Amino acid sequence: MTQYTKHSDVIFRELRAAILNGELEKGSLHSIYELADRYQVSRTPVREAVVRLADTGIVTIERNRGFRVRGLSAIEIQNVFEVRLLLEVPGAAQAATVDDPEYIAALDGFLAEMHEAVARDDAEAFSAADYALHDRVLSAFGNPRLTEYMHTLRNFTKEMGAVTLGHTRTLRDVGLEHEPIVTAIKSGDSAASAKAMADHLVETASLLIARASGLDTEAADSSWAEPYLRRLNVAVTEA
Amino acid sequence: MTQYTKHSDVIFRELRAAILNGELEKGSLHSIYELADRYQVSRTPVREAVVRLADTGIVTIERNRGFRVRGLSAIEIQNVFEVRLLLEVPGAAQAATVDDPEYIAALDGFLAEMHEAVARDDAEAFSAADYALHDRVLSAFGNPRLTEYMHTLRNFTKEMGAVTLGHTRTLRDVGLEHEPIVTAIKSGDSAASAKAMADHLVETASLLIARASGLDTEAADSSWAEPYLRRLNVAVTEA
DNA sequence: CCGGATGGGGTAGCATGCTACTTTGCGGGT
DNA sequence: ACCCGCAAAGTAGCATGCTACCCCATCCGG
Repeated sequence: MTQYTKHSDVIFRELRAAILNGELEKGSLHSIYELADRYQVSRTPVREAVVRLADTGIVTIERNRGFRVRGLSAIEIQNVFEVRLLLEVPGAAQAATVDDPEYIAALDGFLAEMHEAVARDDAEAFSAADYALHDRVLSAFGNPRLTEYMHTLRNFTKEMGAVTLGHTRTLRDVGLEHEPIVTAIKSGDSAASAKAMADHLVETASLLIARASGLDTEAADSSWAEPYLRRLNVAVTEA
Repeated sequence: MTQYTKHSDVIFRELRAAILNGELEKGSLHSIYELADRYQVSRTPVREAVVRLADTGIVTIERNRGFRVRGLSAIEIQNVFEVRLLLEVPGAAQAATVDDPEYIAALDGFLAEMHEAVARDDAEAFSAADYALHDRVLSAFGNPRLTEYMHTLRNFTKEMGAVTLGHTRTLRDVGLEHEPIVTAIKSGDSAASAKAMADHLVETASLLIARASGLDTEAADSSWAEPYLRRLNVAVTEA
């Protein structure tokens, strides 16, 4: 009857969202009891969710004390994007070697969805299309573990990104950044594809990092990415 | 008093080991009750461990049925090593740019430990040194999230690797494969370092894959790695 | 006035009861 | 003989009791 979702999963997601958007202040200490009350469920599913969050590093459990929200510091956001660079830049290069018309069509489709979302000013739909596009690009490797891990990494910044959008970049700006990636993939130019993906990730990351540091977005710095870009044989763009 | 380890964590590790070394047959279905009885604890910590294992993809939970051991098929082992290539090959290249004497000394130290372990025929110590060496190499990026994720990936094959050692390669063989990596890092040659790491990973993976496929190790095939090596700008070695 | 013991409040972690659901096998109707 | 429904067994998942433990404040001895 009740096609119900597991409480544990719901709480896992809600908790993650609450932490990422700042509702649960970072550095703060909470108890399982407190959240069980907040979400009106028993302690068991809450505990399960917290343990899983601890596995991903977003909270730390302090025995007999509670769990502490670690949040995402600037350096941790940077770390996430560094890993994404290592995975998604080669992924984009690989995507350029695919010449299945359906694959290309799908990429164009997601791009179209992003434009539609921009027209409707629908951040939710935009995010979904953005997500799908990145997922499809990385899927060129045909490695489910890889794409699934990327999902985990993206979830860290998802809520945060949604908040940031309105402040720093318009949907249109972000949408435009995806164009060169798809263009390069379509033309089969692996190097250009890698470069475009790298630029997009570095741009996004730098703004999130600046924001997490409490800096003006004008102060966005991208020098952190240089070692990674070098190892990926991607030209370093001058600021 | 009792500096006790959490039951949940112990079971998490024991369960993972039992699955990876084949004690829990892959594809088999088990219940929380069964394992709670087996490990002489209550269902709660067992369930917690199983949920965490499900998060890493090693088992799948089937509601009101139990959980199914997914084990590691040949293709999944391959997928794990594909991700490791994407992360550790650039890692090795980066390591070659480090010119801190202590860093170099540590690498040499781990190599020495491996040799000692070979002399004592101590597989446990060998594995630990191997682990530490890879960890140290990747730490050149200074990205804790990256190194921690690598730990997760390594744990998938750790038990399996230990079993394989005696069958396919001697400790000495594996130890020797690490020499060129450290040599290249010491000489500051990023390209050679990347190549050596790639060779080592491909060799290890190919043997594990052949074994998981039930093939003779002579039939080990490494063609699966080609797209990845290409994207990493590493020369493809002819078989 | 200061330091160390001590007790109370609060917590994670484990054990266990309980419910809803899924599967399977058996029996009765056709 | 075959199918359909139904009941019984078994399970995940949630709720809740219980214990050992940690932190902190307060109190007592110096």
